[in-house]
Amino acid sequence: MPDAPKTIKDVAAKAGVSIAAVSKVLHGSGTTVRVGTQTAERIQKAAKDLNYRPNRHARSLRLNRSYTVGLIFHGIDNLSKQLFKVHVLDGVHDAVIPAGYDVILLHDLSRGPGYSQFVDGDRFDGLIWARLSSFEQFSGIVQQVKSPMVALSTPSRPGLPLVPKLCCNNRQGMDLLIDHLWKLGHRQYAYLTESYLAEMMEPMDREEGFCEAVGRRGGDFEIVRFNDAASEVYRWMEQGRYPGAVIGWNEDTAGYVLESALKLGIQVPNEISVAGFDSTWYCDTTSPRLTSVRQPILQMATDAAAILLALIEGEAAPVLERSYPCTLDCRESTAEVNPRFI
Amino acid sequence: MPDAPKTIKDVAAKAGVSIAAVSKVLHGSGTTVRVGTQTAERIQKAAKDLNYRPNRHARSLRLNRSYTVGLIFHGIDNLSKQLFKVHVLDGVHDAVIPAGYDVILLHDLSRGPGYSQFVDGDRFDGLIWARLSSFEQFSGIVQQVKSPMVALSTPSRPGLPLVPKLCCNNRQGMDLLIDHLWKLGHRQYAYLTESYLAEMMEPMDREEGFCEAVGRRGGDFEIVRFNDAASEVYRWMEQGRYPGAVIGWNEDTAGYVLESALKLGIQVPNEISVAGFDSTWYCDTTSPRLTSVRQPILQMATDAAAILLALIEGEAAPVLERSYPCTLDCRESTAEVNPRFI
DNA sequence: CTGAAAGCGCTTACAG
DNA sequence: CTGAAAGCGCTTACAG
Repeated sequence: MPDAPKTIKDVAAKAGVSIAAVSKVLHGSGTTVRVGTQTAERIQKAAKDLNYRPNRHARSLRLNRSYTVGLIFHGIDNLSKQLFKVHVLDGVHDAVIPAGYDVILLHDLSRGPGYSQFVDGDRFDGLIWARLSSFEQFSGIVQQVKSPMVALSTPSRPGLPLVPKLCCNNRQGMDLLIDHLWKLGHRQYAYLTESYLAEMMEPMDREEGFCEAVGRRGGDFEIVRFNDAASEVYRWMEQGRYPGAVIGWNEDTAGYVLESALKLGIQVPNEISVAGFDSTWYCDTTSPRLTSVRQPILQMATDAAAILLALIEGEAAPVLERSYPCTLDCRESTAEVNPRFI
Repeated sequence: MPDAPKTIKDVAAKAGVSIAAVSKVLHGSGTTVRVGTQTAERIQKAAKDLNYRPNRHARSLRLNRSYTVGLIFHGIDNLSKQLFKVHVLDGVHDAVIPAGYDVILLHDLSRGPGYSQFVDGDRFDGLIWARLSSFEQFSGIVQQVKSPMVALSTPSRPGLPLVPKLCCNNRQGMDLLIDHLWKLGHRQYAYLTESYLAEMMEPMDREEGFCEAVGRRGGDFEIVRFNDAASEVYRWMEQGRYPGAVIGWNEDTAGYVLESALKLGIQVPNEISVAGFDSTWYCDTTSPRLTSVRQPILQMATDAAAILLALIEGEAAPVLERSYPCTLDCRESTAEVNPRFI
């Protein structure tokens, strides 16, 4: 720990000017303080010589800006097992770091002690809220949060607060998948989901999309809702009441099906077809490789961050809602229906 | 955006006391301001009624604390493909969030414009630096950085700065692996690494550990150094000059070998054995499942964070260096040597 | 073109 | 037991 950090005073002293001039030259935007070219140069040099960097907290206090963006998920424990979230983090980082902002990852404590920590105006200049839960939660948040926010992976719905919303087109994605399976002859489907998702808007859309896509074609389907898919899928598979096509609400859930099938000696895709949603690289590592609907996660995250930045800078929201088409990555876990399921 | 944020003044006014009293009651630690019980209660109540939360920047400026911890890796692009780093992030989060600190992920720009952003005393209360590069870099950083730091995944070496260092025992881990392979009859080994790792201390240890473990037993080995393993491993495999046992410096690199083998029709583990290092869940998703040395990543990260927190709080460093034993996860990618390699 | 001064919201010796 | 005041390092009207 060499010397005390340099302050604006040190620079002013060294350059023989007032601290106002220094401030103006180094960051000034307004037209309030005018400085001559030579003076400016002298100040620049002094700052450089002293290796001066302005105190972050002082600026923040004065300007009421934190240069920090919050990224909020429902859960952030065990991120390593949730590639979707890590991808979002990657995308947000990409967009936000070059602009000089930090990003802080937060847990969505909505069911807990309230939103206080997000609401604090001084902590974040803006918030990216991923996968908003209920209608009520959304409205509650918007009412309380003081800084700009954008909702990621949150579908648009009539009556929702006027916050920018970005979401992949879950219905279209599901339709793509069902179309694929239907052509392979599948008429019986199961959709595996978890109970905590019941009121989240994107998972709801996805589930409804599934029901519609199968229903419209005249197929049979059931919704299987687990409290903890990781530990319960195996037992469900073991009971043997699965249909010929099993779809996980996301790729992780579909992964549990694959693992269980392997343990139980159920052949995928010969006996049953399995598919998921998201299509990160995880789907390339399963055996068999997992067929999955793909959403453009990285793009969505980057866009969300860019929009948030614009809002922070005071621009009007460029878009209020954006829907991203999904594509289908056909891998190895889906095939023609086994005759036994017809 | 309802009303302006409440300040300490509002609370003082409502409670009919001075702001000094409020400050003391809400956060005061020293014995400087004494407050009566009833006054204290009145202040507490006022603060609660107003839903007061102190301004973060003002406190930070005054106390010269940021309540933020920096986590620095060599690269943070594409985190989703680097589970090791995500695990570290998970561990640091676990330890640091409950203590009221934020964590910010940073790119190690050591080869770039200097450490200025880390050096700024006001930005972080402490730094966790993962996988420090060269000896020189380490010393340079320590000289400049003003806040406490701990070095993660950095082995201890004579002459290194007196910063707490946590590292898995790479040599012991490698020995475990080679022992396993040796017993399976393997006498010829390749170690795949990347050139940017050449001066990082942990990768160096790991590589040396490999050389020693094989050398001591009298085996043959070669070091294969890629610029970009992701794109170059396949070609190397294609040339067919691989030995019977191929070890990646980490699990990702070993994963490339597995993928390449699959494409080239090389049977693992019948024709060659493949192994890696780290042993995250990734190793359970490859086919065949990847044998790997395991390091207790989460524990190490949690410990690093706890030590850093202690340093920040002004305690003396509880340990200066800690070495964590590795274990071996034998999965499916290693087997008896193919006679052709004898 | 330039500087003196107020103030962002807090904490902490200091004086009563 | 309590409060007035200084000051953390900045920025920005305001006056010259």
